[in-house]
Amino acid sequence: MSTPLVPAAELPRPEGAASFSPLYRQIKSLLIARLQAGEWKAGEAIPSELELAARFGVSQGTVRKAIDEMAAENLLVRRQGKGTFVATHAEEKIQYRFLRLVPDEGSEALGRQLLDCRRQRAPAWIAKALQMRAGDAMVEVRRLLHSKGVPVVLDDIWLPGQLFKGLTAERLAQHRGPFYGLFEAEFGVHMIRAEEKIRAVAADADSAALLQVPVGTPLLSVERLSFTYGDRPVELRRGLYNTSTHFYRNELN
Amino acid sequence: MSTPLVPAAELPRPEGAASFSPLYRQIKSLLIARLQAGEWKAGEAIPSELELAARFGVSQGTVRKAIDEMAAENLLVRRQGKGTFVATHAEEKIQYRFLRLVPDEGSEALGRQLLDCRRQRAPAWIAKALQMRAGDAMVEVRRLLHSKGVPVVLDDIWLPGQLFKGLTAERLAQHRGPFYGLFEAEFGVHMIRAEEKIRAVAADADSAALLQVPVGTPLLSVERLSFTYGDRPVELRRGLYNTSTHFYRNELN
DNA sequence: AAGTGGTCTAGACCACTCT
DNA sequence: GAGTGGTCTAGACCACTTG
Repeated sequence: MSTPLVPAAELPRPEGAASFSPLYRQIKSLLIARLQAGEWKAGEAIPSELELAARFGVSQGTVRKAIDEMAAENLLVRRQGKGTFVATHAEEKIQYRFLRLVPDEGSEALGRQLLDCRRQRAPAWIAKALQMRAGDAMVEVRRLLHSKGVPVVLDDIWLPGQLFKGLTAERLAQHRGPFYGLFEAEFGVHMIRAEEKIRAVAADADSAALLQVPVGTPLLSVERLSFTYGDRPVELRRGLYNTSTHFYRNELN
Repeated sequence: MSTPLVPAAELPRPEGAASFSPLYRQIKSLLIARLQAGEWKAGEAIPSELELAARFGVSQGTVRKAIDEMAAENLLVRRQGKGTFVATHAEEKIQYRFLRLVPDEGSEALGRQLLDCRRQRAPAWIAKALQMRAGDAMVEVRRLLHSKGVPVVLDDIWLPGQLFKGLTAERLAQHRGPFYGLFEAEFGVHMIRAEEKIRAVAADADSAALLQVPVGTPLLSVERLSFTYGDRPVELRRGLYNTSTHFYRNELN
């Protein structure tokens, strides 16, 4: 181990320096680094608390606290009696973890229709959001989500070409379940957090046609930037939601 | 104490009954009940962990875990060296805790303009949301929020008349800071959680005039139901946001 | 210096899952 | 029964705030 673990109390504290991390946070960082390195894949179990405690030379309680935080951040999932597992978007049976769209009535699953998938050069504004250089390779995906046959969401998705090398329309079309499950399994990219900017906009000719609404219809514009470990942005997405039969649900705390 | 605390292990477990709470959750419930009873007011300190532990006859660690959860839910705020305090909307200097509206540029404070405040009888749909009976007393408030002199948000707010007895236009107009601060201080009503339903809608004549936009302009409709302790709904609010210079920011985890 | 929350330990025992 | 996470305890010491 290149960076030996030390209790916060024994850490050097230069005058005016930023405060140092307690032990459990150091362990959390080590665990995140291992997740990032792909040591354990999505859905797999990580070692038990006792084993990790022994490995790191700390008490079980300290490991517990590290894992507690990671579970609270949805990086890990604890299952009593079974173990602790790497969180995944693939098995969320209820719904897509990041999709806040709810039907006014009922709860039917959404149908998907892939419209387009091609590799492009990133324009400046996308490159900036994804922390790439303008002109870098980028994958662009366009798709529709249907509810009872009626189009409800038009998504444009932009991904760094670098990370998603073998991504093709066929691959996307074959796949069942959320894209994020595919991204984890095929490309080792875990979406762990996202920021959304939401606005009301008027449907333009293009989106109106695809969503089968009159031009000018108010639509919810949801611009999502998704992050993987280490706060690295790895997906930009703009969804246009027809909110005549669905709404965006949010919880405030 | 009418309900003696017992470790989960010693609790009776009738066949097929719901699982019982661990000790720290029982303590959490007791603390919430005391908050609800107004034993400590918003912004005040609650007793120290050691004192609570002694009072409840448990270890400090158990009290800590109860408080940890409550802090995570924004019911309490811990301050090292000082104590643990009842969370409040009054002193949030940065911004209104439940308002997710962010300007595209800059970060100016929002100006407020009270349009109306009157007591009414609750129509059925509001009564239902607030778990009252149709026709029960209700306070209706209408106001605008401005950014740099331009109206950005039109809010309609409905409150149970029962809980907000002395609420008048004058009282609201005098008050500085978020309404929720006033509600805490004057009426002992703490908003601790809220659910929002968000849609894109077209401005009607009324709202278009007040927001100074053309009729038909896409607006963000934000319907918020706020809850106090014990998941009791105590406020319904519908905001219409002009998102031409601002957006609704959300974080997904 | 005293009092508060924050970290860390060690150990006991419980609840759940799988074999 | 063995192994996992979950609860609870008791005690030591640290970090921060206030008098």
